[in-house]
Amino acid sequence: MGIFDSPQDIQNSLLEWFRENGRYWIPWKLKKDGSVPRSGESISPYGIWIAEVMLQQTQLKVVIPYWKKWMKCFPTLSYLAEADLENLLMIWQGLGYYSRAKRIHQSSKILVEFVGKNRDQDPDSWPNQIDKWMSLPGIGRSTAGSIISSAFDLPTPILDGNVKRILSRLLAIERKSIRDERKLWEFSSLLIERQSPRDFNQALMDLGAIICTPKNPSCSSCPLQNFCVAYTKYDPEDFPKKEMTKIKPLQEIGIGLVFNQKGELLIDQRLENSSMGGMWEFPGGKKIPNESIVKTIERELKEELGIVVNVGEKLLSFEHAYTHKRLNFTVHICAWISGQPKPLASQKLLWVSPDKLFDFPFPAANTKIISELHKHLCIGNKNL
DNA sequence: CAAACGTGGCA
DNA sequence: TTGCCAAGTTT
Repeated sequence: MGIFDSPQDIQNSLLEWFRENGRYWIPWKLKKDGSVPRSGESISPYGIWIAEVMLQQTQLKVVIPYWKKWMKCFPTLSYLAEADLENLLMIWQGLGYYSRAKRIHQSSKILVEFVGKNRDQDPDSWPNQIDKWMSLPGIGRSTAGSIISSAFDLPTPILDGNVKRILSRLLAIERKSIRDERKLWEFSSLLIERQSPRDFNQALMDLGAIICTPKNPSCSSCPLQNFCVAYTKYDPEDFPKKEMTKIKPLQEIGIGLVFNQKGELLIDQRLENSSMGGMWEFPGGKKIPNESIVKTIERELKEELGIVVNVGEKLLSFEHAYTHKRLNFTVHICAWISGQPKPLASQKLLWVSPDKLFDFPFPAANTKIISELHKHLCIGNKNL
Protein backbone atom coordinates (compact mmCIF):
# COMPACT_ATOMS: atom_id res chain seq x y z
CA MET A 1 0.00 0.00 0.00
CA GLY A 2 1.41 3.40 -0.90
CA ILE A 3 0.50 6.99 -1.17
CA PHE A 4 -0.39 6.67 -4.85
CA ASP A 5 -2.91 3.87 -4.32
CA SER A 6 -4.62 5.28 -1.30
CA PRO A 7 -4.75 9.04 -1.03
CA GLN A 8 -8.24 8.73 0.43
CA ASP A 9 -7.13 6.32 3.12
CA ILE A 10 -4.34 8.67 4.07
CA GLN A 11 -6.73 11.61 4.17
CA ASN A 12 -9.23 9.74 6.30
CA SER A 13 -6.64 8.45 8.75
CA LEU A 14 -5.07 11.85 9.13
CA LEU A 15 -8.34 13.72 9.56
CA GLU A 16 -9.56 11.19 12.09
CA TRP A 17 -6.35 11.67 14.05
CA PHE A 18 -6.73 15.44 13.80
CA ARG A 19 -10.25 15.46 15.29
CA GLU A 20 -8.80 13.85 18.42
CA ASN A 21 -5.35 15.38 18.61
CA GLY A 22 -5.35 18.60 16.59
CA ARG A 23 -4.09 21.82 18.12
CA TYR A 24 -7.47 23.53 18.09
CA TRP A 25 -6.23 25.90 20.79
CA ILE A 26 -4.07 27.90 18.38
CA PRO A 27 -5.41 31.45 18.90
CA TRP A 28 -6.10 32.37 15.27
CA LYS A 29 -7.65 29.03 14.30
CA LEU A 30 -11.25 27.87 14.33
CA LYS A 31 -12.16 25.83 17.40
CA LYS A 32 -13.10 22.16 17.21
CA ASP A 33 -16.83 22.89 17.21
CA GLY A 34 -16.36 25.37 14.37
CA SER A 35 -16.76 28.42 16.58
CA VAL A 36 -14.48 31.41 16.33
CA PRO A 37 -11.90 31.92 19.08
CA ARG A 38 -12.89 33.68 22.29
CA SER A 39 -13.15 37.45 22.37
CA GLY A 40 -9.97 39.44 22.08
CA GLU A 41 -8.83 36.94 19.54
CA SER A 42 -10.10 36.73 16.04
CA ILE A 43 -10.35 34.48 13.08
CA SER A 44 -9.81 36.67 10.11
CA PRO A 45 -7.72 36.71 6.97
CA TYR A 46 -5.88 39.56 8.63
CA GLY A 47 -4.96 37.66 11.79
CA ILE A 48 -4.09 34.54 9.82
CA TRP A 49 -1.87 36.49 7.43
CA ILE A 50 0.10 38.01 10.32
CA ALA A 51 0.37 34.65 12.07
CA GLU A 52 1.60 32.85 8.96
CA VAL A 53 4.32 35.40 8.32
CA MET A 54 5.40 35.30 11.96
CA LEU A 55 5.56 31.51 11.73
CA GLN A 56 8.12 31.55 8.91
CA GLN A 57 11.16 29.80 10.39
CA THR A 58 9.79 30.50 13.84
CA GLN A 59 8.26 28.15 16.39
CA LEU A 60 4.58 28.38 17.26
CA LYS A 61 5.41 28.72 20.96
CA VAL A 62 7.53 31.78 20.25
CA VAL A 63 5.01 33.34 17.88
CA ILE A 64 1.88 33.24 20.05
CA PRO A 65 2.76 36.06 22.50
CA TYR A 66 4.04 38.21 19.63
CA TRP A 67 0.84 37.62 17.67
CA LYS A 68 -1.30 38.63 20.64
CA LYS A 69 0.69 41.81 21.17
CA TRP A 70 0.47 42.59 17.46
CA MET A 71 -3.29 42.13 17.27
CA LYS A 72 -3.70 44.41 20.27
CA CYS A 73 -1.56 47.18 18.70
CA PHE A 74 -2.72 46.76 15.11
CA PRO A 75 -6.18 45.16 15.38
CA THR A 76 -7.15 45.62 11.72
CA LEU A 77 -5.60 46.06 8.31
CA SER A 78 -6.65 49.71 8.33
CA TYR A 79 -4.76 50.40 11.56
CA LEU A 80 -1.74 48.55 10.25
CA ALA A 81 -1.61 50.35 6.92
CA GLU A 82 -1.56 53.69 8.74
CA ALA A 83 1.14 52.68 11.23
CA ASP A 84 4.82 53.58 10.97
CA LEU A 85 7.34 50.86 10.23
CA GLU A 86 9.15 51.69 13.44
CA ASN A 87 6.05 50.83 15.48
CA LEU A 88 5.85 47.49 13.69
CA LEU A 89 9.50 46.85 14.49
CA MET A 90 8.85 47.64 18.16
CA ILE A 91 6.38 44.77 18.29
CA TRP A 92 8.61 42.54 16.16
CA GLN A 93 11.67 43.19 18.35
CA GLY A 94 13.11 39.85 19.46
CA LEU A 95 11.24 37.76 16.90
CA GLY A 96 14.04 37.85 14.31
CA TYR A 97 14.10 38.14 10.52
CA TYR A 98 13.07 41.77 10.75
CA SER A 99 12.61 42.16 7.01
CA ARG A 100 9.35 40.28 7.54
CA ALA A 101 7.96 43.28 9.43
CA LYS A 102 9.05 45.59 6.66
CA ARG A 103 7.38 43.37 4.04
CA ILE A 104 4.20 43.17 6.08
CA HIS A 105 4.27 46.96 6.12
CA GLN A 106 4.63 47.08 2.33
CA SER A 107 2.00 44.38 1.87
CA SER A 108 -0.49 46.22 4.04
CA LYS A 109 -0.58 49.12 1.59
CA ILE A 110 -1.18 46.75 -1.33
CA LEU A 111 -3.80 44.76 0.58
CA VAL A 112 -5.75 47.93 1.33
CA GLU A 113 -6.09 48.31 -2.43
CA PHE A 114 -7.06 44.65 -2.92
CA VAL A 115 -9.57 44.64 -0.09
CA GLY A 116 -11.01 48.10 -0.51
CA LYS A 117 -11.26 50.96 1.96
CA ASN A 118 -13.16 50.08 5.12
CA ARG A 119 -13.97 46.60 3.86
CA ASP A 120 -11.28 44.76 5.78
CA GLN A 121 -13.70 43.50 8.46
CA ASP A 122 -15.48 41.40 5.86
CA PRO A 123 -13.51 38.25 5.02
CA ASP A 124 -15.28 38.07 1.66
CA SER A 125 -13.54 41.29 0.62
CA TRP A 126 -10.13 39.70 0.99
CA PRO A 127 -8.41 38.03 -1.98
CA ASN A 128 -8.51 34.24 -1.99
CA GLN A 129 -6.38 33.58 -5.08
CA ILE A 130 -2.88 32.20 -4.80
CA ASP A 131 -1.50 34.68 -7.35
CA LYS A 132 -2.74 37.69 -5.42
CA TRP A 133 -1.17 36.53 -2.19
CA MET A 134 2.09 35.46 -3.80
CA SER A 135 2.42 38.87 -5.41
CA LEU A 136 2.84 40.36 -1.93
CA PRO A 137 6.37 40.86 -0.61
CA GLY A 138 7.42 38.22 1.92
CA ILE A 139 4.73 35.74 0.89
CA GLY A 140 5.80 32.69 -1.07
CA ARG A 141 3.84 29.69 -2.19
CA SER A 142 3.70 27.91 1.15
CA THR A 143 2.66 30.92 3.21
CA ALA A 144 0.06 31.82 0.56
CA GLY A 145 -1.26 28.25 0.68
CA SER A 146 -1.48 28.32 4.47
CA ILE A 147 -3.34 31.62 4.46
CA ILE A 148 -5.81 30.59 1.79
CA SER A 149 -6.58 27.14 3.19
CA SER A 150 -6.83 28.46 6.73
CA ALA A 151 -8.84 31.61 6.05
CA PHE A 152 -11.07 30.45 3.20
CA ASP A 153 -11.05 26.66 3.51
CA LEU A 154 -9.92 26.34 -0.10
CA PRO A 155 -7.79 23.39 -1.28
CA THR A 156 -4.42 25.12 -1.64
CA PRO A 157 -1.36 22.97 -0.91
CA ILE A 158 1.40 23.92 1.51
CA LEU A 159 4.99 22.76 1.85
CA ASP A 160 6.54 23.98 5.04
CA GLY A 161 9.11 22.15 7.13
CA ASN A 162 6.49 19.87 8.68
CA VAL A 163 4.90 18.84 5.42
CA LYS A 164 8.27 18.39 3.74
CA ARG A 165 9.33 16.06 6.51
CA ILE A 166 6.09 14.05 6.51
CA LEU A 167 5.97 13.65 2.74
CA SER A 168 9.69 12.90 2.50
CA ARG A 169 9.17 10.07 4.96
CA LEU A 170 5.95 8.78 3.45
CA LEU A 171 7.68 8.50 0.08
CA ALA A 172 11.23 7.91 1.32
CA ILE A 173 12.53 10.83 -0.71
CA GLU A 174 15.99 11.53 0.63
CA ARG A 175 17.64 14.34 -1.21
CA LYS A 176 16.82 17.99 -1.22
CA SER A 177 17.22 18.55 -4.93
CA ILE A 178 15.04 20.92 -6.90
CA ARG A 179 13.36 17.95 -8.54
CA ASP A 180 12.49 16.41 -5.17
CA GLU A 181 11.12 19.75 -4.10
CA ARG A 182 8.82 19.71 -7.14
CA LYS A 183 7.76 16.14 -6.36
CA LEU A 184 6.88 17.10 -2.81
CA TRP A 185 4.74 19.99 -4.05
CA GLU A 186 2.96 17.59 -6.40
CA PHE A 187 2.22 15.24 -3.53
CA SER A 188 1.01 18.03 -1.33
CA SER A 189 -1.38 19.05 -4.14
CA LEU A 190 -2.47 15.51 -4.87
CA LEU A 191 -3.03 14.69 -1.24
CA ILE A 192 -4.98 17.74 -0.15
CA GLU A 193 -8.44 16.82 0.95
CA ARG A 194 -11.17 18.52 -1.10
CA GLN A 195 -13.92 18.49 1.52
CA SER A 196 -12.05 20.08 4.41
CA PRO A 197 -8.75 21.43 3.14
CA ARG A 198 -8.41 23.76 6.12
CA ASP A 199 -8.44 20.88 8.58
CA PHE A 200 -6.34 18.73 6.29
CA ASN A 201 -3.47 21.18 5.99
CA GLN A 202 -3.61 21.91 9.70
CA ALA A 203 -3.63 18.18 10.37
CA LEU A 204 -0.43 17.80 8.38
CA MET A 205 1.29 20.53 10.35
CA ASP A 206 0.03 19.21 13.68
CA LEU A 207 1.18 15.69 12.80
CA GLY A 208 4.60 17.10 11.97
CA ALA A 209 4.75 19.00 15.25
CA ILE A 210 3.39 16.25 17.51
CA ILE A 211 4.16 12.85 15.92
CA CYS A 212 6.38 13.09 12.87
CA THR A 213 9.04 15.16 14.60
CA PRO A 214 12.58 15.69 13.24
CA LYS A 215 14.10 13.60 16.05
CA ASN A 216 12.52 10.61 17.81
CA PRO A 217 9.31 10.53 15.78
CA SER A 218 6.46 8.71 17.54
CA CYS A 219 5.87 6.25 14.73
CA SER A 220 4.03 3.84 17.04
CA SER A 221 1.19 6.35 17.45
CA CYS A 222 1.26 7.65 13.89
CA PRO A 223 -1.98 7.35 11.91
CA LEU A 224 0.05 7.12 8.69
CA GLN A 225 2.42 4.42 9.88
CA ASN A 226 1.14 1.82 7.41
CA PHE A 227 1.56 4.17 4.45
CA CYS A 228 5.04 5.35 5.36
CA VAL A 229 7.83 3.91 3.23
CA ALA A 230 10.52 5.37 5.49
CA TYR A 231 8.96 3.60 8.46
CA THR A 232 8.38 0.33 6.64
CA LYS A 233 11.69 0.03 4.85
CA TYR A 234 14.15 2.48 6.36
CA ASP A 235 14.74 4.78 9.30
CA PRO A 236 12.37 7.76 9.28
CA GLU A 237 15.02 9.95 10.92
CA ASP A 238 17.10 9.69 7.76
CA PHE A 239 14.43 11.65 5.88
CA PRO A 240 14.69 14.30 4.71
CA LYS A 241 18.45 14.22 4.41
CA LYS A 242 20.12 16.80 6.63
CA GLU A 243 22.12 19.70 5.25
CA MET A 244 25.84 19.74 5.85
CA THR A 245 26.47 21.99 8.82
CA LYS A 246 28.76 24.82 7.92
CA ILE A 247 31.15 26.38 10.35
CA LYS A 248 30.15 29.89 11.31
CA PRO A 249 33.05 32.34 11.17
CA LEU A 250 33.69 34.30 14.35
CA GLN A 251 34.22 38.04 14.11
CA GLU A 252 35.27 40.55 16.75
CA ILE A 253 33.06 43.61 17.05
CA GLY A 254 33.84 46.74 18.99
CA ILE A 255 30.90 48.82 20.24
CA GLY A 256 31.07 52.33 21.70
CA LEU A 257 28.50 53.66 24.13
CA VAL A 258 29.09 57.35 23.50
CA PHE A 259 27.87 59.75 26.15
CA ASN A 260 27.59 63.50 25.81
CA GLN A 261 27.79 66.02 28.66
CA LYS A 262 24.07 65.70 29.33
CA GLY A 263 24.49 61.99 29.96
CA GLU A 264 22.71 61.12 26.72
CA LEU A 265 23.72 58.15 24.63
CA LEU A 266 24.30 58.03 20.88
CA ILE A 267 22.29 55.45 18.91
CA ASP A 268 21.91 54.93 15.18
CA GLN A 269 19.25 53.45 12.94
CA ARG A 270 20.48 50.78 10.54
CA LEU A 271 20.26 51.36 6.81
CA GLU A 272 16.89 50.32 5.38
CA ASN A 273 18.32 47.80 2.92
CA SER A 274 20.86 46.19 5.23
CA SER A 275 20.12 43.21 7.43
CA MET A 276 17.97 44.20 10.37
CA GLY A 277 17.24 47.37 8.42
CA GLY A 278 15.35 50.01 10.37
CA MET A 279 16.41 48.63 13.74
CA TRP A 280 18.40 50.82 16.12
CA GLU A 281 21.83 49.93 17.49
CA PHE A 282 24.89 51.21 19.26
CA PRO A 283 27.62 52.32 16.87
CA GLY A 284 30.69 50.18 16.26
CA GLY A 285 32.12 47.70 13.82
CA LYS A 286 34.48 44.89 12.89
CA LYS A 287 37.95 44.58 14.32
CA ILE A 288 40.80 44.46 11.82
CA PRO A 289 43.54 41.85 12.45
CA ASN A 290 46.27 43.14 14.80
CA GLU A 291 44.09 46.06 15.85
CA SER A 292 43.21 46.52 19.52
CA ILE A 293 39.50 46.59 20.26
CA VAL A 294 39.90 50.09 21.68
CA LYS A 295 41.43 51.17 18.39
CA THR A 296 38.57 49.47 16.51
CA ILE A 297 36.02 51.52 18.40
CA GLU A 298 37.95 54.76 17.83
CA ARG A 299 38.27 54.01 14.11
CA GLU A 300 34.69 52.88 13.53
CA LEU A 301 33.19 55.88 15.29
CA LYS A 302 35.43 58.14 13.25
CA GLU A 303 34.44 56.40 10.00
CA GLU A 304 30.73 55.93 10.66
CA LEU A 305 29.92 59.01 12.71
CA GLY A 306 32.79 61.41 12.03
CA ILE A 307 33.50 61.89 15.71
CA VAL A 308 36.50 61.56 18.01
CA VAL A 309 35.90 59.75 21.27
CA ASN A 310 37.84 58.77 24.31
CA VAL A 311 37.35 55.04 24.82
CA GLY A 312 36.90 54.35 28.50
CA GLU A 313 36.05 51.35 30.65
CA LYS A 314 34.80 48.07 29.24
CA LEU A 315 31.15 47.42 30.08
CA LEU A 316 30.91 43.82 28.90
CA SER A 317 31.74 41.39 26.14
CA PHE A 318 29.65 38.50 24.89
CA GLU A 319 29.13 36.27 21.89
CA HIS A 320 26.02 36.42 19.77
CA ALA A 321 25.24 33.81 17.11
CA TYR A 322 23.44 34.79 13.92
CA THR A 323 22.34 32.50 11.12
CA HIS A 324 25.63 32.54 9.25
CA LYS A 325 28.16 34.05 11.60
CA ARG A 326 29.06 34.50 15.22
CA LEU A 327 30.00 37.90 16.54
CA ASN A 328 32.00 38.58 19.65
CA PHE A 329 30.90 41.97 20.96
CA THR A 330 33.12 44.06 23.20
CA VAL A 331 31.40 47.14 24.55
CA HIS A 332 33.18 50.16 25.99
CA ILE A 333 31.85 53.33 27.56
CA CYS A 334 33.10 56.32 25.56
CA ALA A 335 33.27 60.06 26.05
CA TRP A 336 32.49 62.32 23.11
CA ILE A 337 35.47 64.56 22.45
CA SER A 338 34.88 66.36 19.15
CA GLY A 339 33.10 66.34 15.78
CA GLN A 340 29.39 66.67 15.11
CA PRO A 341 27.98 63.10 14.69
CA LYS A 342 26.70 62.42 11.16
CA PRO A 343 24.87 59.29 9.93
CA LEU A 344 27.59 58.32 7.45
CA ALA A 345 26.76 54.60 7.63
CA SER A 346 23.23 54.70 9.02
CA GLN A 347 19.96 56.43 8.25
CA LYS A 348 19.54 58.37 11.46
CA LEU A 349 21.36 59.33 14.66
CA LEU A 350 19.89 60.24 18.01
CA TRP A 351 21.09 61.27 21.45
CA VAL A 352 18.81 59.59 23.96
CA SER A 353 18.69 59.38 27.71
CA PRO A 354 19.52 55.82 28.84
CA ASP A 355 16.07 55.36 30.38
CA LYS A 356 14.42 56.10 27.01
CA LEU A 357 16.18 53.28 25.18
CA PHE A 358 13.19 50.98 25.44
CA ASP A 359 11.21 53.31 23.16
CA PHE A 360 13.28 52.08 20.21
CA PRO A 361 13.43 48.69 18.47
CA PHE A 362 16.80 47.03 19.02
CA PRO A 363 17.98 43.62 17.82
CA ALA A 364 18.71 41.03 20.51
CA ALA A 365 22.46 41.59 20.72
CA ASN A 366 21.81 45.23 21.58
CA THR A 367 19.20 44.47 24.22
CA LYS A 368 21.88 42.49 26.04
CA ILE A 369 23.96 45.67 26.08
CA ILE A 370 21.05 47.82 27.24
CA SER A 371 20.29 45.44 30.05
CA GLU A 372 23.91 45.49 31.23
CA LEU A 373 24.11 49.27 30.88
CA HIS A 374 21.03 49.75 33.02
CA LYS A 375 22.52 47.50 35.66
CA HIS A 376 25.69 49.57 35.46
CA LEU A 377 23.79 52.83 35.82
CA CYS A 378 21.49 51.34 38.47
CA ILE A 379 18.37 52.09 36.49
CA GLY A 380 15.60 49.74 37.46
CA ASN A 381 13.57 48.95 34.37
CA LYS A 382 11.27 46.01 34.30
CA ASN A 383 10.73 46.31 30.57
CA LEU A 384 14.20 45.10 29.72
C1' DC B 1 20.41 28.78 -7.26
C1' DA B 2 23.16 28.66 -3.28
C1' DA B 3 23.54 31.74 0.20
C1' DA B 4 21.75 34.99 3.38
C1' DC B 5 18.88 35.82 6.97
C1' DG B 6 17.55 36.35 13.90
C1' DT B 7 16.17 34.32 17.63
C1' DG B 8 14.91 31.37 21.52
C1' DG B 9 13.75 26.64 22.73
C1' DC B 10 15.55 22.44 23.57
C1' DA B 11 18.46 18.02 23.94
C1' DT C 1 27.45 24.09 27.22
C1' DT C 2 27.14 23.81 22.34
C1' DG C 3 24.79 22.94 18.35
C1' DC C 4 20.59 22.03 15.98
C1' DC C 5 16.75 23.93 14.03
C1' DA C 6 11.57 25.94 13.52
C1' DA C 7 4.72 27.04 9.87
C1' DG C 8 10.43 30.08 4.17
C1' DT C 9 11.43 33.97 1.09
C1' DT C 10 14.45 36.66 -1.44
C1' DT C 11 18.34 37.65 -4.31
